[in-house]
Amino acid sequence: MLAYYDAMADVFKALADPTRRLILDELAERNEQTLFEICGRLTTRHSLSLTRQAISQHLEILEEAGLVRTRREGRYKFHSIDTTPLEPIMSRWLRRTTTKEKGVSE
Amino acid sequence: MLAYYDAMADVFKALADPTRRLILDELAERNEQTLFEICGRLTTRHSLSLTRQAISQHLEILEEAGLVRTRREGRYKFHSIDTTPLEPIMSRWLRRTTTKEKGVSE
DNA sequence: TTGACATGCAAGTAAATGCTTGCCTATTAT
DNA sequence: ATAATAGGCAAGCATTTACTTGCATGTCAA
Repeated sequence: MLAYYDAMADVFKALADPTRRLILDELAERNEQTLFEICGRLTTRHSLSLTRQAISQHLEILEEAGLVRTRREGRYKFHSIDTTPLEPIMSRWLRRTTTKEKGVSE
Repeated sequence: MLAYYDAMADVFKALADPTRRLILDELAERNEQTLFEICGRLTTRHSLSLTRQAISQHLEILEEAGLVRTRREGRYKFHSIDTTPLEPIMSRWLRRTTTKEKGVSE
């Protein structure tokens, strides 16, 4: 049905879910967290009761979108936020026409 | 299940759909378009074949998110883009900790 | 090696989402 | 008044999405 390609599709889809935005909030505050750490902090600090697998799936989506980077170390996997995919969002819809006509009427 | 409130939820949901992002692209290029004009341009310029109602529903979602503003004039309703709800997106996840530790390893 | 811990894989389910179809209202032109 | 135009409302359907449950893999300590 869609005959075009949108490079930012994964990023927008990843940001669409409130739990994933919460995860990004957590990582923005402290990077290098494991899956269990993230689960714990979401539960205790945000009263969010989700299974480990649910969080794991969210992290996978965030990682595919490039918003989360991971580093493996033994049996641990550390997650960190990467905000670079967010940068093109703003510039995409910044006015290409004159600023003068920004107001809707007149 | 979600015990918190996210003020930007509507904006992110609105941006999650590729057709709605295309509509914003169109309005960023030319404001003050009617529903029929938007339908026409999506069809001719983007090979997107959706019904008028589908586009109308997308515009409603965009308007509720504050990303589109409308002005009624007789039987016409003109749509324009409003990028102000996008601004908090960037600042939300900008590092609150030191910039030094942005790299994942070391 | 055995058990505990951290994570991964996959099928199933309930709810949300995008889209269509059909009908209705309001404004303008003839 | 009548018809055409621009838009609105709402039910129905198919796909997607988030989440759970159950089991499997890999790493580390005793």
